Amino acid sequence: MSEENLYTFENEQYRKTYWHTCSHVMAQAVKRLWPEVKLAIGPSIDEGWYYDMDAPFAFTPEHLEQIEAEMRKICKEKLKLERFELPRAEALAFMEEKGEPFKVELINDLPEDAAISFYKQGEFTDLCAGPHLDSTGRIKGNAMKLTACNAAYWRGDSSRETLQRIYGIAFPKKDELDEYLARIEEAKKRDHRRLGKELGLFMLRDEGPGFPFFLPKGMTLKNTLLDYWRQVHKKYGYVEISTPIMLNRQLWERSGHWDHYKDNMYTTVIDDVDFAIKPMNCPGGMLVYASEPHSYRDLPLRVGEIGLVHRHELSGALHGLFRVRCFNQDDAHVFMTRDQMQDVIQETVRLFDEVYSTFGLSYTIELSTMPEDHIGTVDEWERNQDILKEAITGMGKEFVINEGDGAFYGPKLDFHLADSLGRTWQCGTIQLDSQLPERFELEYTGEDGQKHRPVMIHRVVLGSIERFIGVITEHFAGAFPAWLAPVQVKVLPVTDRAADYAKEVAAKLDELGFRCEVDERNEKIGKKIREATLEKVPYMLVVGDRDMENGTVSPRHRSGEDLGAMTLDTFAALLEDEVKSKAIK
RNA sequence: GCUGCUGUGGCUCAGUUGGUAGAGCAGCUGAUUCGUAAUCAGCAGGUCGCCGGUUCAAGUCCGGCCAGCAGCUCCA
Repeated sequence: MSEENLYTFENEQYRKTYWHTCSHVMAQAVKRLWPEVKLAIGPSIDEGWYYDMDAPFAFTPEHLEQIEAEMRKICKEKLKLERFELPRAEALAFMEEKGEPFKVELINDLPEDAAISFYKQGEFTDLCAGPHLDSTGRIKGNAMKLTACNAAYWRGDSSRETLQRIYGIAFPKKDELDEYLARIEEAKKRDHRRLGKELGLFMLRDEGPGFPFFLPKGMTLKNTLLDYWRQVHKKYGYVEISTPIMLNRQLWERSGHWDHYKDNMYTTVIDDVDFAIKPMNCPGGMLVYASEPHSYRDLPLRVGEIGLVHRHELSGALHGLFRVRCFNQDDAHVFMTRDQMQDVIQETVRLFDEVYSTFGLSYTIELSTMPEDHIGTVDEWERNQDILKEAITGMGKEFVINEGDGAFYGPKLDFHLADSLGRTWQCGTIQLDSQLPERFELEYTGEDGQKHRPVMIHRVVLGSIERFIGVITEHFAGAFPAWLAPVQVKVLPVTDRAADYAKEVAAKLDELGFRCEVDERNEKIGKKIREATLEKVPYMLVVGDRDMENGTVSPRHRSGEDLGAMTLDTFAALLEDEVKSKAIK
């Protein structure tokens, strides 16, 4: 790479350095305006930076504008950033004197032998490891914006102080900032909560916060998705079961959920016995497995379940279909011998690949390791973590480690899909579990005639059907591929004269298995087209006098493309191809 | 759950320094029958999230609760 390129935004390191310096400029501006504000931490992030602070008042958008103005001044002042180090005692004294309790705490937590570095720009000095730009003059003042102010816990700990976090973004040129802001605006238009309402997919009501209602169109989408899911799983050798939504406390104690997950479970009492509504499907699946003897010849045994689970999530965590309190998991448990683990995991990843690519979705994989609250031995955990690692690297795939984020019963591979704003949502997961088979004393008879304990994976591809619908709604901006679209064809008669013909056309398409509607309203064709387009129906069939005379239909794609007059058979064949191939267009 | 903000007819929003509510779209009725992104007219629709307080008077001010939004924490 040439030297020049090191100083462009293409270079991630430079970009982050730039934003990190912005965060210092922001902190300096805040301290100039309100010296009483206490500073916590201010790193660069994937898009921009933030700084956490403790202020005796709440920052408003007006405050942010004031800060921005002061930041521009600081940029114009072209202050040099100078690094220096202090011995621990002096560093502490320095920050104590400045009245920065958070900085003092940070220094106290640094390792004994750590070099404690500071960056100074004009009158402002911050504890910081760096690196930084050499001057505040490098920052383009008019291509910088403070985007939000929100709450954040000091050190990410919900039992500690709530600080105010100010977010900012900056670019080398004003155009790029405008482009970035326009992209954010555009992404908001894809928000599944907005589209879900506009397209009549689902709704949420005060009467059931976090409990979504599916409307007719959303239900069609959901059912189509499940039809596809069943088809794929059949191909991969799965059988399907359904287990009860509510089971007694004893079962949840046995599975470990009562001890480890009770706060998230809805419970009730029936005939003086405690019951819990299932937050997960596994215990029911265990009972099904244990209900009959198994041979090694049956393994791996792949058992799927579209299971409705309920979890009491914190009210503040709810978010459209992305985070709800009741949802359907496309769950499955695969029971196997130890020797089969590698193969089963890889086969599962192949299934995931097939499903995600059908939707044109990309993903990143995280390996989540042993959490503090866990069951099973450290040894067992490490062994299982290694198996997951080997399986995934054996397929030439990359992953990042998510330390301590495993399920309480085992490590897992998490598949994260991105939404329209670049936030990622965990959808698929493969969880390796040798604990539950133990707790439920699952067995199979081996080749040797002896009883053995199987191991199992818990896995979901779509994750939550609800969340997945949210993700694809944003991914497709509501314009679902023809195979998924709740309404695939809308027949639009030009005048009342063509209404009967339109109904005939629709009836034929319906008979062929397509989802079809007729817009019989006494409106002009332009309006019908406009509204069908806004509804994102893949195909509109315009039918008028000419079509009646010639026995044709005139299809128009929602993209605006006019396909010209053709026979209904021709159109039906086209659509059938598109649906069968699950084409994305 | 925490911090901040928001809550007006089905939807999107307007309502000035407190004086008992408006628009567009959707809906209904009528006219219009018009070939590729909005035809015209009329009608109807709201205890301004809920509860309480201040006031002669509250959608507008204050308090509590509920829900939503942004983020944090948590998570599929």
